[in-house]
Amino acid sequence: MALTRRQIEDAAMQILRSYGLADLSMRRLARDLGVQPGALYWHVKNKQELLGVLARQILAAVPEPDADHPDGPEGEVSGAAADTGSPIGGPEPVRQLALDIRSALLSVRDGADVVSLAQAMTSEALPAISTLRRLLERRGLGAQPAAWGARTLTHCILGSVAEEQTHADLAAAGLLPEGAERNNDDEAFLFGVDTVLAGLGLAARA
Amino acid sequence: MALTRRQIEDAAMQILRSYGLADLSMRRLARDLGVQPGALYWHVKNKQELLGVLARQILAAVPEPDADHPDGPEGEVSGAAADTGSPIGGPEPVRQLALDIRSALLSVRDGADVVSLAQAMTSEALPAISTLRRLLERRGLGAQPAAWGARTLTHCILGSVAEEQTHADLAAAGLLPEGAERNNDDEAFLFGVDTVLAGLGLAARA
DNA sequence: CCGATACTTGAACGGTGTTCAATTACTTTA
DNA sequence: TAAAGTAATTGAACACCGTTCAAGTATCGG
Repeated sequence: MALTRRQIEDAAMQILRSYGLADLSMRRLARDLGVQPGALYWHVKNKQELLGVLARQILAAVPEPDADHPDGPEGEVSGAAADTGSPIGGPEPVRQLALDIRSALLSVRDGADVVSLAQAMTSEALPAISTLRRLLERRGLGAQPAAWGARTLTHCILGSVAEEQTHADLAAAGLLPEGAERNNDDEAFLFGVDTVLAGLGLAARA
Repeated sequence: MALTRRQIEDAAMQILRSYGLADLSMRRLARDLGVQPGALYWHVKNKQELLGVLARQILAAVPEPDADHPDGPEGEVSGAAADTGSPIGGPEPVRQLALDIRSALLSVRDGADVVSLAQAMTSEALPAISTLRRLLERRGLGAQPAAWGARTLTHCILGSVAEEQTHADLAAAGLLPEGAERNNDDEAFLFGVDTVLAGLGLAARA
């Protein structure tokens, strides 16, 4: 029965989940599907495109932030600092989104690398990243600071999680010199995110 | 006349500078040196090690920050915010170091990717990165915030420059959909760095 | 001159992404 | 039902990749 694009994507995602990015080759993928490598190229343009789809799928697990401030045109201009906790909603929507993105990335082996790769090649922001930008605007930042802030946040998130996952891979492969420690990844991540948020004027410093 | 480890490193660096990371293969390197690929492995353990050396060489161009506060044990505890400009030295040493690191990375094609790769594999921080950490401590941060702050800053720097260079590569390869724009990379970078610095309590917000 | 050490070759091993003529499988039309 | 047409797959190849290693060639101390 005919091979489906869907099957290819699913099999690819499963290799990723179980064995990581290094094991996700077109040949391995074909073997798992019981098919010759060339067959994949009828359904998929090339490996890059496939990785792009996987990246989107990984980020699709990120929940949409619920519309907080109903959506008045501008809450307040940037400038001023303080405003320690948000007056009504959860702790701080941007912080929550960052945490959700991290969870989504962590739920797939090498998720951060896949998303980084995909983002590098597409030149346009992935959904969850532009959501980050929209949310920053809704919190009162101007268009330019929101865009740059979202990129800064993205770099911190991807960098942090990539580091975490790479070291996890190394540890799993038996390498790593003895005292691996590395238990406070969550704290380190939150520190980074909160630092950027504080810098943007959206407090929440612990 | 016998091949030298030095020659290998130099030739590798030149391929990197002129053609980028994608063209830096052991075979290409051997060809440029007029030698068989296997010969390289007498002087170099493997490609990863070589990339590590290149990363260190790239970052070696970063100037040491001049010892600012003479080095009293602790200037002031973290906590408090303000202190807009530094009282005596340049604009803000950490900011300057970040700029210097960026310059070093930008001076070599795909410099950011090379350093990221190297850092991912070594598990211990590269020189310039730990300098960042030391500098943060000297500016009054405690050990833990300094370490985490340095990592956050590193992620922002590497992410930002990698993005910049990747898009430059794409543009050079003729891809990229038309209106490339992308002139304000410097501003975007500074925005990110200044945001993190502000979040860390070391102001300098423009 | 000899032997040991330093270095290089040539060939192979086992991979990688991608292309493409030829072939099979399935559908739609006559 | 048979022929025509399209959709999908194969098998083989192309041009690479990093790495290893027995065998060969230099080079140098004694």
